[in-house]
Amino acid sequence: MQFSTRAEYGLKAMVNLAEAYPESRPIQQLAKEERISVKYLERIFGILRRSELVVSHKGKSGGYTLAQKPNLLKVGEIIEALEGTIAPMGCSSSACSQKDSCASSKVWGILEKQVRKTLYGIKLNSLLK
Amino acid sequence: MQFSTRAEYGLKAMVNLAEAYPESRPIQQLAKEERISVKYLERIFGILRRSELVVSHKGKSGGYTLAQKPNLLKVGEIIEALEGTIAPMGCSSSACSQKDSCASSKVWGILEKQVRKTLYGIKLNSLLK
DNA sequence: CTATATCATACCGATTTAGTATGAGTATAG
DNA sequence: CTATACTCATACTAAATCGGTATGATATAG
Repeated sequence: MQFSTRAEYGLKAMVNLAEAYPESRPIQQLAKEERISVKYLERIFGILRRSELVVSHKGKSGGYTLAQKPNLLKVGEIIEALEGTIAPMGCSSSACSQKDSCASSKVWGILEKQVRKTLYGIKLNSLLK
Repeated sequence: MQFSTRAEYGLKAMVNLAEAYPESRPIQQLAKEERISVKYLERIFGILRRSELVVSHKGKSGGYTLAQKPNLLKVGEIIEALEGTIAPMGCSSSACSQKDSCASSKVWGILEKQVRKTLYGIKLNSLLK
């Protein structure tokens, strides 16, 4: 079970933005400070923006700002937006025809619930230095 | 965050073996009952055997048996063997140079601990029908 | 107007997934 | 003893995903 670096980079950058809150920061700066490819981080922030976790400001002296206060933003929201889902197996959340008869789907169900509980229990401000 | 079907198939087959315990069952039968490709399941059982979760019996009327009683076998062992690791990010368990300064690694650490606790808390016999 | 930003899209090489193909080795039923 | 039923190793494949790059359009502060 592995999250991709998308989640790692995105979370790092979000923590960085939380430190700047309510100021905004451009991708350039975030990428430099967190040692991430600028272009890749641009795409990651496309996802975060469309998920309304972040607000963009175009043009000179533009950049990104957290859409909410750091103490309201849950890490689970960020991870879920970046990874697409938190479910450890496709069958655990979506409609699986054998759901009832399948013993292992019980495991994925329990696990997803736990992971979700854990990640939604962590607020962004608790990660500040 | 997704486990592969390797984990799903392996777990299903292990539950099936738990039902047969202490009898053994050939791959053919397991694959048919769980609707999994025979050849693919063969390879999955190679992993399980090398991890000593399962014992093989060669030749005619051979097959696989659980290496331990179903109430001693933890789901976490099975998943970890099949997935290679339970860590949600490479940096959470292995040596990461920025481990202390990295805010997000804190999240992966907490999460891995939770997932491990959850999966090792489930015994195979609790999944029997 | 111009420099600095976001933002969309398409491309790339590498790796992983899920599965197949081939065939060797092994033990047992009959 | 032999045919058969099984394990088991290795190599291959198509498709998807990953991490990243390239190109260029669009918006805006100053």
